[in-house]
Amino acid sequence: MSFQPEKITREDVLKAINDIENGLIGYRRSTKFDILYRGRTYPPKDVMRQAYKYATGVYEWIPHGGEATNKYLIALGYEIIPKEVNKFTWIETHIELVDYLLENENNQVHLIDLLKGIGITGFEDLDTNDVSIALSEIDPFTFFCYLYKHGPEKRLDLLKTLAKKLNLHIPEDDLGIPSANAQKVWMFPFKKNRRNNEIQRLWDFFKKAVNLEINNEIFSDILTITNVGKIKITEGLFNLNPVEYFPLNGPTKPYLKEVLGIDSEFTSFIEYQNILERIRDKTNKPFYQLSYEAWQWNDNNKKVNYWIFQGSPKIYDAVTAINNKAVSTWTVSAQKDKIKEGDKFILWLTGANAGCYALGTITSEVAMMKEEDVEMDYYLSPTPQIENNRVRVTIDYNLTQSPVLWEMVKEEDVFSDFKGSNQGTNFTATKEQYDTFLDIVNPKNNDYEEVKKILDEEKVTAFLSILRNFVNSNNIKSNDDRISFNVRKKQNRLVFIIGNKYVFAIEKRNTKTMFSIISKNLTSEKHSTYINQKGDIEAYWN
DNA sequence: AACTCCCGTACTGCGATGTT
DNA sequence: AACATCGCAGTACGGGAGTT
Repeated sequence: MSFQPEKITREDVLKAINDIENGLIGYRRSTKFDILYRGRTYPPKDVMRQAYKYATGVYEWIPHGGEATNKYLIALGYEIIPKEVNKFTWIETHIELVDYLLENENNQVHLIDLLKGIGITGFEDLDTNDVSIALSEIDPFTFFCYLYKHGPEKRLDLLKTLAKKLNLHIPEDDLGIPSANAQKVWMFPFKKNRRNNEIQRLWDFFKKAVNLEINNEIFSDILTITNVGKIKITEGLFNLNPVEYFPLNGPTKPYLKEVLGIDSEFTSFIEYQNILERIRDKTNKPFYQLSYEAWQWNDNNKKVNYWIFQGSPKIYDAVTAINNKAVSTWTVSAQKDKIKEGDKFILWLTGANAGCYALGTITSEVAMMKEEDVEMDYYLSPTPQIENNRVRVTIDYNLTQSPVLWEMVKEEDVFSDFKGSNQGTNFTATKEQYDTFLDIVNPKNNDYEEVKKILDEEKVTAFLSILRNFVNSNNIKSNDDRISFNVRKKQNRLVFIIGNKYVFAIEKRNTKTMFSIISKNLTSEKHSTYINQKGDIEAYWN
């Protein structure tokens, strides 16, 4: 019989996946690609071999791996992903560490010594007399918490050191692993309050969790232990199996709600499992990746940040570089851990003509990299092309033809704390500051600029400076609801209004730009009057 | 509560630029 | 030419936030 892969249906593949899931057929880990289905990954060739059996009765799969096999799966609507290289490498470490922990359940002092041995502290217990004693027992969840009570770099270092010591897979990242609150590392109370086999119950729970045998009863039992919260226990479950369990914690809950539309409130293990199933219904992404994305989304990506990237025209000819589209990276020397992909920046050049010369978007995370060769051409003096912390950027608006100079904006309130022209390369900026530049470049409402162009330039400048003076000397805030600034496009008129009276106005009639002002005293022959209730003249419109 | 890290502010010194 | 001022892909340091 000839090879008939077209007979395989989507259903056959699904049955094959279920067979792997239920341990009915053996399989080997794939090398380059996986089928991604409901957050779990499966080896394409092994799945297809079994699917082919369902379709034709013959247990075989002839095509090579990679594209040759993947095309059939893609045609059937399955998602194929390349193996992530260097990402989530800690999972392998965790899997092996879980085995190691299980072997050492009765060797808890040794586990504590291991942690102490790699430089972790905080092992003081309190006995019944409130005397400080060395901790002499530990559960596996707390073991993980000790590793992850540290900051982002130290905790990975610790995991690596531990992996080396125990001969486990050496991790290269810790993406998506929840952090433990350093003030609440223990999953059990002090010895003086340990009365009910707390540590042993945690070990039993751990073993059941490894075998996916948790039920409502043992779940609610474990929650009765002091210092075990349901959030924390979901993090612990995730640590021991990041494919089957998902942490419902600070970062993930708002992410689930706002990105996937899943409400993550739960009180029992069944409800927890239901949430996990809902996540799988919504996305194929594995739990560990979701945990990482949730953390990213929360920590950074939730809101775009705005930055000033500064350069000196004495050192670097950024103007020509921008015009030649040669700017593709920028140095990051401050705010390294806050600047991130998707943020916006104001490109600020210092010197006599200090100002905003471009607006752009950051397109990579901060990383050690060299400048592109083309970028090097714009240094005014020879500069070595060394590696430093940089981000990739794109220029969205090139303002080099008409830069927004400091002179033009320094009076504005939003720029009172503007950090451009300070010494340094990267500063924080506000959305308002960025938007001000954006509005000048790309005005949403052009009426103001258009009317301004029609009016006599000198008079407009005078008008605006009088107005600014007035606003400043009377300390008028832009949100003061007694005032408004109107643009009357049809009349070519700009007006500043207080209450319901024109106070300053400038407009063009026929060919003349006219300037009007309200005053107590008569200042012009051409005028009209304002009369109060008694009929007296209160003010003049000159 | 002590420690670490990093940002933001205040400041120095000096070459570049401007003024007389 | 001599003097004055400006401004720095500067540095030093205090203090807030985070960590332990």
